[in-house]
Order: sequence, then C-alpha cells, then structure tokens
Amino acid sequence: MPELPEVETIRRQLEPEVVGRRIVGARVLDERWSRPEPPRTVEAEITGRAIRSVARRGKHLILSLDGDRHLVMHLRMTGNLLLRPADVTEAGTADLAATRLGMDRLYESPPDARFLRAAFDLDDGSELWFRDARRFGHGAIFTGEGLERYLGERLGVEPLGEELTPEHLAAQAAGRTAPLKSFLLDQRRVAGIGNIYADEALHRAELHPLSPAGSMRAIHCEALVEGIVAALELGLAHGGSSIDDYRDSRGERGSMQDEFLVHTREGRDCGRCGSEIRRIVVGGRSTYFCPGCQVRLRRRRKRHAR
DNA sequence: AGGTTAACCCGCACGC
DNA sequence: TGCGTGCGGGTTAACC
Repeated sequence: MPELPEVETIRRQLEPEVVGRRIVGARVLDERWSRPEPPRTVEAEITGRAIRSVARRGKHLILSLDGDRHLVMHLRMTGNLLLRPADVTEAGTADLAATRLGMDRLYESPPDARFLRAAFDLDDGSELWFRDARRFGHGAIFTGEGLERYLGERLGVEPLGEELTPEHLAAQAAGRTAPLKSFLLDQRRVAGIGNIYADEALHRAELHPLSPAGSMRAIHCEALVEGIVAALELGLAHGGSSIDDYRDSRGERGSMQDEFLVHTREGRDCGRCGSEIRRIVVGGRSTYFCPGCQVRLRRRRKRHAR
C-alpha cells in the first residue's frame, strides 16, 4: 500500500519531470475522486496553471500551482499516479513505450484504460494519470490557507524530519491506552506510517504491537523513533513495497517487500531470535510480529502528585 | 473523550 | 468451470 516511502518515491520521480510544466488539460473522470467538489470545478481550477512544486505531507502528494492553488492527492490503498511520457500519447506507440519502460498493462489506450479516475495533460505532451481500482483515492484543490488547515488538522509530525524526537513521541503517547500498533497508524501522531511500516518499526524497536502506547519509557521511545526511521528509510532505498497494487510513477514495482522483517511473514523464523513470526489482528488490521523478541510492556500506573 | 468498529469499495483468493 | 463468499486496508464517521 502507498505509505510514506511509496508516496515519497513518486514525489522524487515527478519533481524533476513536472515542475515548471503547465497543465493544459484536466479530466476528472470519476465524480467520487473529487467529491464533494464537482469534477468540472476541479478541472477549471487546475487548467492553465503551471506546476511550481511537488511536495509530500504524510501520505498526501501535493502539486502546488500558480495562483496559490494546491492539488492534494491521496492514493489510499490501490491508487497509482503514473507519468505518461510525451512520446506515448499516440495510441500506436503505446506498446513500444510500455515495453521500454516495463509498464506491462498499465498503459492501455486512453479511452478504455481501466480504472482511470483523473488525467492531467502537461504542456510538453506528457500526461499524469491517477488510476485506482477500488476508488478510495482522492483529489482536492485548495488555496494555501485551506491547505494548511486541511493538513494541519489531520497530520502529526513528519517522521523523517527533525520534529520526530523520542521526547515528542513520549508526549504523544503519554496516558494513551491504545495499542502501539494503533498509535502508529494514527496519522495525527506521526504522519505517513501505514500497516507495513508500523509492523516493521515495532519489530526493529523490539516492542509488542499490543503494548499500550502510554507504557513506553524513554528507552522505548528512543528505540521506536529509530525503528520508524530505519524502516521508512529502507523502504525509500528500495523504491517502496509492491505487495500487489503499488507501482511508482513509471509503473515499476518497488522491492521493499523482499526486505520485510515481519510483515506478511507469518510462520517464518524471526531473523533476530529465531522464533516463529505470528499474525494477529489489532484494531482490525493484520499485524505481524515476533513473540520472542518483541516485549510486551505493562500499563504504567498513573502517577500520583505529592 | 479516548478507543473501537463499521463503512466505504471492488478485485481477487478461496472453497465448493 | 463457475459461482458465492469474504478479505483487505487508509481514512472517516459513528458508536460506546
């Protein structure tokens, strides 16, 4: 699923290709994609504007345009954001280009391309495609002020920035009884961690996914920050995880799924202690962990003032 | 109010 | 082979 490393991989690929380009056409093909904003409104807001920057906050990708307009896109589970190069816009050359770029079936001829939800034409002839089989993906247009408010009320600190310190994590977790797994998935605490990297971070930190978030002591917060950073950076280094749907902007798979320590590895041996990796459900999410080396912390007694 | 669960979707794996 | 069932998963809404 697209989590921080997957979205950041796409951002890094798009940035040099689209910054400075002008959007000369916009088609929102699925009204759900821009809901509650009507497709025509979003198209009108975008068309004719130049792309100033490609940014990411949490799992959101942000195309900032001329005139203080910001297109925020979220891939959710099955969304792909594909940059279709200028030389494949003619139907006859699509197969050739797809072969060259390893895109297999991703570039079908435009009119009947499956799952195409939105498409943006750039002034050099390239196209940005938002494909999404399950229609959970979303796009919205904001002014700078609206963007700040929208992201601000949904997202906590960036885990790969300076703000994620053990002290900050401790403050966020203080008093919370929700399991660590649920805590990590809460985007308002730390932004960008999803089911995959939550499992990987907890294993690296040797913390049990069911431990109450507020049970962590300073040493655990330090380990968890290190675990989060290490898991996300390894994901980035491998171009993200492609368990099934994720593809980068060129339609290529990431390889992080080959590096998982615990995620999707039920029944296999833990590389650290040799115990058998287990799968449980926490907060409705599949959760993989090693019962041998991920310690379960006890709930901390409330401190009494004296 | 924090925490948990359901709903949103739909392709696909699975079982018969 | 074909069909029905259920699962997954990020986020939000609804609920306890």
